[in-house]
Amino acid sequence: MKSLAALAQDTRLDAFRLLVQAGPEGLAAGELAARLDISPPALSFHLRGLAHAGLVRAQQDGRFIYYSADFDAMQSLLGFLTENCCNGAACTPARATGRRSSARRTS
Amino acid sequence: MKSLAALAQDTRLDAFRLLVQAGPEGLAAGELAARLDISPPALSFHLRGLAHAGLVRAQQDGRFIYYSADFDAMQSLLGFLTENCCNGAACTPARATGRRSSARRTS
DNA sequence: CAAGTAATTAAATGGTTGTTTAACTATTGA
DNA sequence: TCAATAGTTAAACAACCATTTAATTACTTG
Repeated sequence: MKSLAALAQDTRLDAFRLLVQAGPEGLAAGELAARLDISPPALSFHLRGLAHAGLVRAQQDGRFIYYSADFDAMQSLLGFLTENCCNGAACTPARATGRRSSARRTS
Repeated sequence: MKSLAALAQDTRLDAFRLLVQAGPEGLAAGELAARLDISPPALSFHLRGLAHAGLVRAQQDGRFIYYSADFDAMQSLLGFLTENCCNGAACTPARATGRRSSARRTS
């Protein structure tokens, strides 16, 4: 799951959250950099990561480049986590199997 | 969100998934290492990361140490992602604001 | 076309992460 | 108590990641 790794970094997570808030219109790179208070190259670096993970899309408008969140990708990440890390919808512990051998030490 | 970073690594994600499958009983470290096919020190390293993120708990039983997934922590991670990266429950794009200035170039 | 703006790419660098090998601690059982 | 087993901790090292500065591309407007 590439998208998981992409979001596991403060700057990228913050950037993505701003894009989510911005909706389908997205935000120009410069605007994002300003809001995140990071340099343009640093932002480019992180946006590249997000784009590579399929979490954001870029659309050029004149000399601006608008980035927007890909909600489908996010939803599929959420789906993956729910299924694989939560035993399905409700994040329930799997049924107990009743194993466990010897002298239990309740330290 | 420490747990996000903790899961953003293949070995740790795999380990966590095995623990989720194992349910509340958990798995002994050695068993985990065997299933993941990694060395004990490598596993220790990653379990330490997961534990530090609150995603797993350890319980000693004789000379075995059983690790189990913390489902509450996972659920709260899921909650965070849903709220912050998806505009709430349904992962819907935010309402369009109808901005956008000049000559649209539909390249 | 020249100057200016928006953004990316390139190169260098410091910091973090993951893996390995070796040494260590703790528990069990002969 | 000694040997064996389960696991962690420590130290060394390679690989990767994020930030910076400088250079470059692309678009717009005078």
